[in-house]
Amino acid sequence: MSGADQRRGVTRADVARLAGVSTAVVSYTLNDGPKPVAAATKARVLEAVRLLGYRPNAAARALSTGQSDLLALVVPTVEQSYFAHLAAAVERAAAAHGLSLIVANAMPDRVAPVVRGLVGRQVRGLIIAAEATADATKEFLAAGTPTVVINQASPIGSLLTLGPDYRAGTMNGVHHLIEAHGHRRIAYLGGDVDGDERVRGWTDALSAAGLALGPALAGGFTPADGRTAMRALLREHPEVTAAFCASDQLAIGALAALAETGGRAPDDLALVSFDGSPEAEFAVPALTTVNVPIDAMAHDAVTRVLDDISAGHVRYEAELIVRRSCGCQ
Amino acid sequence: MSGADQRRGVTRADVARLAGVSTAVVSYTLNDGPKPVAAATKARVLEAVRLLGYRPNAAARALSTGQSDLLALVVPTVEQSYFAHLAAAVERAAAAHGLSLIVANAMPDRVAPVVRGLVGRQVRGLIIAAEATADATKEFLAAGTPTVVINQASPIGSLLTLGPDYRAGTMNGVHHLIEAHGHRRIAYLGGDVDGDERVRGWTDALSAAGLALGPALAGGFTPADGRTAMRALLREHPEVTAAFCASDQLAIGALAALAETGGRAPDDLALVSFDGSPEAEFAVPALTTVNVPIDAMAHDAVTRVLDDISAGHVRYEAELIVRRSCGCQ
DNA sequence: CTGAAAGCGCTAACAC
DNA sequence: GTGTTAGCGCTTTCAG
Repeated sequence: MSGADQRRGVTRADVARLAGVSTAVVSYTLNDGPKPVAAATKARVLEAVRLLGYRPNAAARALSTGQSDLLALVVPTVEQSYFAHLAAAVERAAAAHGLSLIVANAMPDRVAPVVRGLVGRQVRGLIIAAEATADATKEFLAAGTPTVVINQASPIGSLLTLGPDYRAGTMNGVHHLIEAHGHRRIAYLGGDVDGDERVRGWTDALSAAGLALGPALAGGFTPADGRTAMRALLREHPEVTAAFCASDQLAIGALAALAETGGRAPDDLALVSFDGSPEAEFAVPALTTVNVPIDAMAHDAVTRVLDDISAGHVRYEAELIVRRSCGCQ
Repeated sequence: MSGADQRRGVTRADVARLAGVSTAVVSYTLNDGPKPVAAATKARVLEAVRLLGYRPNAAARALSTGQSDLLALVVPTVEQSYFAHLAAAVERAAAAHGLSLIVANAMPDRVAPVVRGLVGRQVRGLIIAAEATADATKEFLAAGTPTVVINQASPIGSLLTLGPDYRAGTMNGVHHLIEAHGHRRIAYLGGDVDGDERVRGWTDALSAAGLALGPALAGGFTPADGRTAMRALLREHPEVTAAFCASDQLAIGALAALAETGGRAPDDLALVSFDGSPEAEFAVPALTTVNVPIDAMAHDAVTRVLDDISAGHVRYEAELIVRRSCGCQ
């Protein structure tokens, strides 16, 4: 035996027998092609399918066609709110095309092996929201699996990339802090401090206004990171009156740290953050945040991957959603 | 042609040829069995694999063995923080077994079709954190796919179920509000008001203390729902001094609504919520919350599904994490 | 419009 | 220890 499934499978042969047709006809009717089937025959087949409770075997189909109906998304951790929302958005976009989504978590050093496993699974396309390491890139290029790298500030080689305009978005936020609220000492909190386009946006906005760079405190993107950063900021840079946070979650942690000292935003420190997540609206005070159009990005990522567009970069505008943490209202 | 992949595939035959062995030996070495392979031969095969950049075809393997290395998780929406954390936890548990995770979103009316698609994909197991409708149950039972229904308060028929002790957990929380802080008018916010074991826990704790039931305001579990519920509570039930929230996210929305009126927790209204999510720690004030041991549940769900344990119920204790929103400290 | 049959790439008996 | 080979269930070409 060749390792057949214990769970007895109803196969298309059973259906064909019951319907009194050949297996080919069963395929034709189930797939609406590539050959036409007479209405009466079709009805008989469908009836047989129903009677038998037949369920097509996706693995067999994938083997035969060389394609699965699986899309894969690689993120650092779904745990982080931003990626959770991204996963939800991609899942919706995938479902709209009749595809299922595999969500894989991979920190930088695991991206290559994870991608390797995924392409072996014959996924229809790959959406990488984690770090596109050189090794990982090699994997999907070698396999020829259509791939899009997202959350990318700018093109990478000849890959298909897509992402918000981190720099301009951040500039909007910092600019608002300067022009609308008159801040002169504006810190940057979180994320990698070098290489991040948000940092560049912050730097540029400050320079354009002729202001000195406030302190930039590196860290991650989580609430815990935000708390740490804010504690340090409060301790070491009392002259700062406003801060730009690399993520909404970070800002939420920063708010918590501020509260520890009895401080409040925006009075004691004005805050603008990045992401435009739903959570931002429910922070106290509600966060003014640079919105990333996640749904549009997810939608485009999926359609592009399916169209197998192999290169280019799409940049999305990131607009400021003004709420209370910056001092407005 | 049979629909072969455009992307030229290196197959085990190529590897076998290069290594000068048979395809069976390639399988044996790659799978570590079922037959032994001489060390030298194994090395040659592995070398050939490397040279060719060979990647096993998962679909072929799945077809042959009748098993994939896919696990599926069905949730209402990954978007909701609780499910995002659950997905992350399940993904980790699955990865520990070398399996990938398909995350499918399905509202109640879509659960059955989604499950049907998943079992057709030969998933190794199914973890249902969405509503296990009768139709959906029929699907996985018919296919014989090992399934566990989680977030379940109590056993359902002869299915394998698992979940926190919603009732006892909630009782802990309400009890704390009564005993430690002397509240007498305690509301219940969010979720379905009937059928939810949390509501029963709230009712029971109040009754046990000889207190009248405070108002119970139904709704969902999101921050927006919490805001709505809290606004109504403030408007219609000024006598209430404390509230139990069905989820942490709900409590976060409730906190925002409280702040709108200039109120603060715990002074104006004490809050205890349910979930024990990481976010609870960063709310202002930090939320006292009933902890759901998500990692343990995810771990057990995965191992049980893989062991194909077909029935029974596992209940997890939900302990109170005491922070500031209840009035402590 | 329908049917027969040749694979898709891999597994695992069953020989040797 | 290694090789042969018959499937797994589906798609699709090629004949009718």
